[in-house]
Amino acid sequence: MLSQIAPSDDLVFFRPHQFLARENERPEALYEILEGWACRHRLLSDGRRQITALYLPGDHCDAIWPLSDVCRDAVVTLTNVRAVRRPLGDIHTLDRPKGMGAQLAESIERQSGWLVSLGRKTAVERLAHLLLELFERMRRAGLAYGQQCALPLTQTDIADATGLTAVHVNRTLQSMRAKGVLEFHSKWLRIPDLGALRDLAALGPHDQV
Amino acid sequence: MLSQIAPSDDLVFFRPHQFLARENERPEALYEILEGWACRHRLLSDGRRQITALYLPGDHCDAIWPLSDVCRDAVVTLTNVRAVRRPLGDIHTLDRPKGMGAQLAESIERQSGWLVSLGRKTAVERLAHLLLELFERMRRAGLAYGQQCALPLTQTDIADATGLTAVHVNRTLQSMRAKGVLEFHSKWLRIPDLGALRDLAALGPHDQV
DNA sequence: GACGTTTGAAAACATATGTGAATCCGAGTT
DNA sequence: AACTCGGATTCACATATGTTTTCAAACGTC
Repeated sequence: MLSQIAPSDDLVFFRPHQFLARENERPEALYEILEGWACRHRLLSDGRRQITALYLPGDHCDAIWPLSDVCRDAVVTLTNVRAVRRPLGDIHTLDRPKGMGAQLAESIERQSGWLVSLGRKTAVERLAHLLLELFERMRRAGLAYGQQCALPLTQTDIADATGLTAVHVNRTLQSMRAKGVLEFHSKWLRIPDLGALRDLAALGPHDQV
Repeated sequence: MLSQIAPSDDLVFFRPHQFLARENERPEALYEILEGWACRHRLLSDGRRQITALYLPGDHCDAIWPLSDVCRDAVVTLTNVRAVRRPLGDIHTLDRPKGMGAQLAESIERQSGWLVSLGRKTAVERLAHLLLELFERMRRAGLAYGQQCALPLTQTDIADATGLTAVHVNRTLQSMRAKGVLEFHSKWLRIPDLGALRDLAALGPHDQV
């Protein structure tokens, strides 16, 4: 799973809310997350915030960089993070880490899915979609246990990812809990019935999460 | 501007609402639009529709394909379209059309901008953002005349791109017209004051449109 | 173990945007 | 000129979601 380590690579640690990249600066390194979560986001001048991607263990922050000269979005850790740091010069000139092309494609497709979610889905559908996606990604990373996984996001983070307010995320999660389609407390998610949640997410039969 | 034409390339024509690619099928060709507009979109089972990208003259539909085996989104023409068709086999094995890497990067960044728009912006901000973006792209393609350009979208198309309803798009455009920040009728857009519209769009100083 | 800070929960209220239906208008077509 | 037909417009009304505030529980830190 982990890409090969080159001599110039470094094992690095971050605390929550540290920047891996700042808006409108040239990215100088690519990080492969080993442990912890991070996100890509943009801020509007009045403080409104939209998370544009979430990074879980195994993900590259940001796979898109090798294509671009300047970061449009900032990348920030959400938890403690342990990662491999690869200077970007190498990325441009040398081989890319294995599997990064696939990860780039996945990340782009996921972004389309988020566009549909933010543009056309209700609060319940957005939350079902996001939580399902995160659970599936954790499962593929080998970090799910049965129907449960860690989910170290605050309700504010979830709101900023789904385009809702924290208050409404709280309301909606409550009602979903009441209906028994999910359990979520102290950063731990349990999905009793994957199929039921999938229906709530308004996903097509072919939609990858 | 136009990429080089190879022997296997074809000049092709489409009428409005024809498919360049269908959901969940393998794309077999890449199209470079010479004239006309197209879009990428997804449909939910109940008919809700979200446009995930717009293609103007000079754009490749879809620059993302070479990365991916299956189309997640359908690509549909919005007007009459004249395009160059390039079989995708060539794309994978041969050189990519010049400038496509840059176009891919641009397209990905634009998608982040749309996420912010759909997730966090008001109707006025979304419309200002979209119209500004389209005007700028038309200008860069050499298709703007002074402060005007063609904009062959219906209000329903605009609604499906901005995540609003057609009725609300209409309402909001009216109010913007009344304020004098734009003129838009019979598929023709005029922006008297770029700066004013940019302010309305809630774009940061560095945001590319 | 006490403190301050962050997060989750709740309630009352405000509003931007959606819904459904009718009408109007302009461009083609016969 | 009379007919269509898709799109634009308008209206009255509904509601999902946002706003503001308050409080309590959980958490990290010294």
